[in-house]
Amino acid sequence: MAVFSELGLSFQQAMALGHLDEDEPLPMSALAVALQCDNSNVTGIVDRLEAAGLAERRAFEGDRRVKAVALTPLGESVRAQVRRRGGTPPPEIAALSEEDAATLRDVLARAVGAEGAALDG
Amino acid sequence: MAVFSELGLSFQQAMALGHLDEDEPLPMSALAVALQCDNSNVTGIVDRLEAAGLAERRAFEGDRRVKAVALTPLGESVRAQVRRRGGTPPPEIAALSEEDAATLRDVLARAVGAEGAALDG
DNA sequence: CGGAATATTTGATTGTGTCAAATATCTTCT
DNA sequence: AGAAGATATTTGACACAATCAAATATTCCG
Repeated sequence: MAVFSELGLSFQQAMALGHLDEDEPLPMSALAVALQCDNSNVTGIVDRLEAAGLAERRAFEGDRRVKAVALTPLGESVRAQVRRRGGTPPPEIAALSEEDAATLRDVLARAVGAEGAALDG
Repeated sequence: MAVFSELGLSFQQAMALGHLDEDEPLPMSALAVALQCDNSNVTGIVDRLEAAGLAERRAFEGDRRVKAVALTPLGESVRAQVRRRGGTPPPEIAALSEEDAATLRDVLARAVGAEGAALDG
């Protein structure tokens, strides 16, 4: 999480970034579902991403009520950094033997499935 | 975490409660260390616990600069509830087989040691 | 005594959470 | 078509917690 703030991002902003893309605008409400938070919350998060020049609101074809969010080129590059640097697990976990790590992945995969792939998508 | 809010507590308030006691007042700064947050932050957290009648500031013998926090009887009883109900793991974890659960405990114990005992203290 | 260190509080600012209400647009029904 | 209801987003008010700098009170050292 300290990794994110080095990039000037809050945790939620980094999570949002992880769900966004330059070419596939995502509706605000879809982002709210992804982030598991209130719609009115996404408004603020996207406001800040937009103010930072990382994302932009676009019109959504077919329904003028919805606004879709897409990354700017700058946003894409920051997202790449987040993925690169944010992929480092905390030291306690990183210190596990490869065998323990495999076991942990295994058990957690059984518990929560493939949902941990949010930032890898 | 929803468990806490049923009891009218925020996450940090519940954590603080877990480190406090009726008979052993804990200095504010010690609580800050335990919660891994800034001293000035503890002020607010304890303010709210105090406003809720769960804790109280006491003088600290031997150093009039420090204020120590102790639970009220009400605070003790709420802490007991937190421990009882907060002990329930999220459903994904609870659904693991006893074997998987044991493996998970094992690997995590190797990773983070006995630090998870904060609420059990 | 005087000055440095320490414990706590205060104040300003930020980000996020909740909830209710406002607005704009879509859909459906008659 | 027109009215009624559903849906998407925003706004506003409020609460909580995080950071940081500055203020205050007390202790400790020389």
